[in-house]
This record gives sequence, C-alpha cells and structure tokens, in this order.
Amino acid sequence: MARQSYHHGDLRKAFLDAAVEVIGESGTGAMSLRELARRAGVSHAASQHHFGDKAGLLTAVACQGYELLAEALRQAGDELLDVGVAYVDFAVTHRAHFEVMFQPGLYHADAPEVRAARERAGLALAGGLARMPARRGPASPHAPVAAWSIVHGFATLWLAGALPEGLGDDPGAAARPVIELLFDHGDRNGSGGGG
Amino acid sequence: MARQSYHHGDLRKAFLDAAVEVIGESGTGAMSLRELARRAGVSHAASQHHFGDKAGLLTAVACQGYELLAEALRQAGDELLDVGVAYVDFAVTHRAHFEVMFQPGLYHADAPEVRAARERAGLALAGGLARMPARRGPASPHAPVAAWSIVHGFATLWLAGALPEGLGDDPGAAARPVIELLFDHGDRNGSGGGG
DNA sequence: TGTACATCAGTGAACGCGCGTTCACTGATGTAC
DNA sequence: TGTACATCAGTGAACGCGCGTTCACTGATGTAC
Repeated sequence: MARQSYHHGDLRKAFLDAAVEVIGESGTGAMSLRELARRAGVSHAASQHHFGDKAGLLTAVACQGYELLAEALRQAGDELLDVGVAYVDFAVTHRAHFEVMFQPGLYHADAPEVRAARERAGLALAGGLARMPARRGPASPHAPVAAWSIVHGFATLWLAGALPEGLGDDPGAAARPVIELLFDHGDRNGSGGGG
Repeated sequence: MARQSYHHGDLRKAFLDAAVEVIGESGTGAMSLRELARRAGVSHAASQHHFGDKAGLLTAVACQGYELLAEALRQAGDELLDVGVAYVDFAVTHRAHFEVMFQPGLYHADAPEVRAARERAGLALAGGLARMPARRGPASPHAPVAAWSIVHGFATLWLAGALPEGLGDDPGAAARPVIELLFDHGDRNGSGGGG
C-alpha cells in the first residue's frame, strides 16, 4: 500500500482518520503528531502544512465531531427520545470525537468554524426537545439541561466502563428506558407484582 | 519554607496534594512526577519510594477521590435530591479527583483498595436512592442509572464549560431543579398563561 | 503543443526539551542489647 | 546512657526515549502565454 507519487492525495483526511483511530484506541493523551505521520506513511513534519500545529489538528477533529453529531441528531427524527438515543449512540461510536469535543483545553475551542459547528449541533439537540412539551412532559426551563445531562452522563459513564453490568451490548437501547424516565415515570398506575 | 531535615515528614501527602493541584489547574495530561517533586521541594525520584510509578500515584488519587466522594454523599443526608446535589458539588470542588476517577486507563483501577473505595461510594449513592421510591417517584429498575446519569452529566458538562450561561455561580444550586425534574414534572397541574 | 514560472505538498535533518525509570549512594531514624 | 546495626527515606547523576517545532530543501502540480 505504499504511496506511489510524491503527493499523498488527501493527507488532511489521512491525518484526521489516524487521529480518530489513535484517540479511539488509547485516548487523547496517547496521540502524537509523529504517530499519526507514521500511520499515514508520511514524514512527521507533513502535518504542519495542513494543520499548523497539534492544537490545530485537534481543532479539526472537534469540528468534524460537532458536524457528525449535528447530522446524527438531525437524522434521528423528531422524537426527543430518539434524539437522546442518537446522542448516546454517537458518543459510543465516535468515542474519539466525543472525547476531544468536551476537552476544550486541547484545541482552539473559540475558532469560528468550531463555534459554528457546535451551534449547529446545539440546535439539533434543542430541536428535538422543542417538539416534546406539546405532547407530554415538562415545559420547565430546566428541561433542556436535564435532557442533555442525562444523555451526556449516560454516555460518559458507559464510555468509562463505570455502569453496572447487565445493560447489554447496545448502549442506545440501554439508554432508552433511562431517558424515558425523565419524562414518564413508568408504571405509576399499573404497579404491583412482577413476573 | 525550606525543609529543615533530610526527611520530609509526610511526603506521600505532599505528592498527593501537589498532584491534585496540578491536575486541577491543567488536567491529567499536564501532570508529571517531576513537576510534583518540584512543588514538594524534593528530588524527582523521591516519589518512587511511596508510589512505585506514575500509575501508582494516580491510583492513590483515585482511591482518595472515591473515599472523599463516599463521605460527601453520606453527609448529604437521606434525600436523593441532596445526594445528587452533593455529587455535583463534589465533582466541581474536587475536579482533579473526579477527572482521574473516571479515566480508569490512567491508574490501577482493579487494585483492591480502589475497588473497595469505589464500592463504598456506589453504596452511598445508591443509599440515597433507596429511600426515595417510598415517598414518591419511580420504582423503575432504571432509576439508579438515570439518577447517576443526570448528576454525572450535569457535573461533566459544567466542568467542560459546555452549559449555557445564566446558570449562576453555584453548580449545586443550579443542578437542584434539573435533578428535581427527574422525579417531579413541576407545574403539571398549574399550567396556563405565562407572565 | 510547448515552455517558463509560481505555487503547493511533502522531506529529512536538526534543535532543544521534559519525561519516567534505574541505581548506587547517603543521611536519618529506630531498635536491640 | 551508650553503642551497633538494620531499616527507612530522599539524593543526584545517568539512561534512553519520544515529542513538537523549525528550516532549507525538492519533487510535483497547475497556470499563463
């Protein structure tokens, strides 16, 4: 798979993919520009041309992460529950992006393209919530933060391996009844014996 | 403040305190044994005697963190709401411990003293929840995970600076109505025109 | 179709740095008698 | 009260390593005419 020409073709993408791979495997702390260059089969100084420095590369990862998140949430549909499940799914399937996004000290969190992508993701999340109160549940001003907190917390705890066993293999499916609890207290009427 | 004797007195504590300080300032990625030794005013190899290696030191931080958390939750009382608020308060006031605790890759997460402390903290958290259903709210099997998720998510988002402005300076106070939403849908009866 | 030239993309050597760990050592402390 | 000796706690020099960044460079590409 050796490169044939002097130019790579899409080195920017190769670096981003390698970063996601390394961070997904070993966390942000283990990622180095030189390791990415090794994986891309390229000189270790090559990244400088595309990203400037390390923070620049992580800025691109965060930006891409917010864009992917926004798209995932939009595709999830109109139900808050589905949007919440999509958030959890995103975090687990895009672990590296998720990890970088919420460590703003690692990248240029104020870069305009990051702010824009973050806002788009925020709107996608809030969009799911906005349609909820009309059907049932709270119109509380705290509802958005509550919804975000519960899905973010579930995803984070899942990724940290902190949740109890027995929740199964599918984090989205496991999250659904948990999120549901925020808006519906379950069998409040139909209490009584289990089977 | 120079040390007078050849022996430090409580170098173990000095290293732990320095670790918490550095991580609190700059995150786990910025912590090095040599920096801690500098802050403790001690040879950079001195930590070896007390912690073995870097992971050993972080194991001690995590262990201390779980113990402090367990104590904080126990002191919060019997109300789940208070226990949840205490969890958020702990995360923010013990940012360094919190950050280490939930990055199990950084330390010996399976060390017996860590497992024991973690279990104690888990019991303290579950203890708050166990008293809840009798009064009101859900008896759902997902309630513990939901409660943990919402407080953990709120704390994490707060620490990442991701939450919207306008929540004030006190994370515990800001978290209270958010957590409340999990068990009480607010003015469900008193609906109607807003002012 | 061909040539000159500007721009772009990646090279490879070099820089200085801080790190974790090891090791034989020495100063200090405690204990046995 | 005094002495010998074992153990503990911290030293400082050395090791090898991988890192981010810089720099002048060269190969490749695209464009103007």
